[in-house]
Amino acid sequence: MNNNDISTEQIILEAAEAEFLDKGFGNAKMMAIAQRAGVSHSMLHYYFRKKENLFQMIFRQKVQSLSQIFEEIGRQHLSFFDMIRLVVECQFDFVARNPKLPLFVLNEIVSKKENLDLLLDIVRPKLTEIFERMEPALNEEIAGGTVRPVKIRDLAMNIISMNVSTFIFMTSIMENILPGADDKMKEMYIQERRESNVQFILNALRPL
Amino acid sequence: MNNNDISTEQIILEAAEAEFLDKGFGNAKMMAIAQRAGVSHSMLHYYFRKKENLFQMIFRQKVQSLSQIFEEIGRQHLSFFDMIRLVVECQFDFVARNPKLPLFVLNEIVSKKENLDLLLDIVRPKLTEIFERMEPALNEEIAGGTVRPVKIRDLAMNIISMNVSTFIFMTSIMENILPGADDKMKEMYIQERRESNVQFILNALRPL
DNA sequence: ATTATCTATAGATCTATAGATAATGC
DNA sequence: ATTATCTATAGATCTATAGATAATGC
Repeated sequence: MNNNDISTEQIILEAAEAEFLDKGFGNAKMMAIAQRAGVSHSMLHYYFRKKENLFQMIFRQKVQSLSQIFEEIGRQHLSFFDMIRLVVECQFDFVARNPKLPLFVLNEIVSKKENLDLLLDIVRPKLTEIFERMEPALNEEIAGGTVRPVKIRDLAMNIISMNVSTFIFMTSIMENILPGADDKMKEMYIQERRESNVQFILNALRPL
Repeated sequence: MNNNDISTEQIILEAAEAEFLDKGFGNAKMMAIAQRAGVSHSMLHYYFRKKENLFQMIFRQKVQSLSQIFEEIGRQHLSFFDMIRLVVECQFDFVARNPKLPLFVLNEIVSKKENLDLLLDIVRPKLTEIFERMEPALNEEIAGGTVRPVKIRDLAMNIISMNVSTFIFMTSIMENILPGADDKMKEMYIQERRESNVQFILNALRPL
C-alpha cells in the first residue's frame, strides 16, 4: 500500500491537471477531478487538503515547464538570425505540445495577482538572461544595417503573440479554416503556419 | 414607474456587463451583479428570468460591437497599403477601447460551442466581405512584386494576434514593462506600440 | 498501528421562485 | 389592476471534514 500511495496521488494530479486546464480554477470542481481520477472526492482532501493547494501544484508545474523553453533557448549559441528562428520555432513547438496552456495561464494570472507574481518569479530570470544576450546582438545588426531598428521588447511580444494566438484561435476555429480536415491535414496546416511565422518575423526585421 | 422600468433594466445590464467581462459566465454571480446594480437579486430574475438569458444579451451585444469594426473597415475605399494600415489601426483602437473584450469572448467561445456559433454567424459575413475585397488587391500587389507572397488568412491572423495580445498581456504586465508609470506614460506606450505594430506588419509584407 | 479509502454529512454559496408590499395608472 | 420591488426560502451544488472500514507493516 506504499507504492500504491504514490500512484493514487499521481492519478489525482493528472486528473486535476486536465480539469484545471479545461475549466480554470474557478470553474473546476473537486467532484469532477475525483471522477476523472476514479476515486472518492475525499481522497483529494486526504492528499492535498484544499482545492487551492491542488491548483498551486498544477499551476507551478505548468509555469515551470513554460520557463524551461527559455532555458533551452538560452543554452544555444547561434548567429542572430538563427537565434530568432530558433526562438520562434521552439516557442511554436512548445505551444503545439501544450495547446491549452497559454489560455489557462493567461486567465489565472489575470484573475489572481499571486499567480502573476509566481509566474514572474519563475520566468523573469530566464527571460532576462535571453534578453541580455539578444539585445546586444540585435543592436549590432541594427548598427550594421542588416536589421531594421526595432525594440527587443516589441519583437519578443510579437513573436509570443503570433505563436500563442495560432493555437488559442486554432482550437476553436480549426473546423472553420479547414472544414472536415483529418489529423494529417491539420498537422500539415500547423507546419505551414510555423514556417509562415518564422518568415513573417524574419521579413519584418529586414532593413528598409 | 414606466420610465423607471427601463432604467432599472439598463442598470442591471450594465452591472452584468461589468461582472461578466471581469469573471466570465461561470465565475460571474447573480448576487454580485445585483450588488453592482444596487438592486435585489430577484430583480435580475424579474427582468431576465435566468442567468443564461442575461449572459446572452451581453455576449451578443459584445460580439455585435466587435463586428461593427469590420463593417467600418469595409466601408472605406483605399489603396492596398492604406487599407492594411487602416485595418491594423482600427483594430488596435477598438481593443484599446475594450481591453477586456478579447479574453472574455475567447473564453466563452472556447468553453461553449453555441457561443462560437453565434459569433461566427454575426462576424463571418462581414469578414468574408473584407476578404473578398482584400484578397484580389493583395494578389495584385504580389503579382506586381510590391508585396511578398503571403496568404491573406495568415496575414489577418497575424494582425489580430499582435493587436489583441498587446492588450491581453498588457493588462497584467504593464506594471512590469513600465514600473510606476502614470496614465500619460501608459498612453504614450500604447501609441508607440500601435505604430510599431503598423510598421511591423507593413515591413513583413515587403518583397524580398 | 498506520495508511489508504469510502460513505455520510455539515456548512457555505448560488440560482431561482414564491409571496408580501408598495407604488402607479385607469 | 398592473407593475416594480423586496424578503424569505427552497433546492441544487460545492468544498471540506468526521468517522467508519479495510488493507498493510511491524
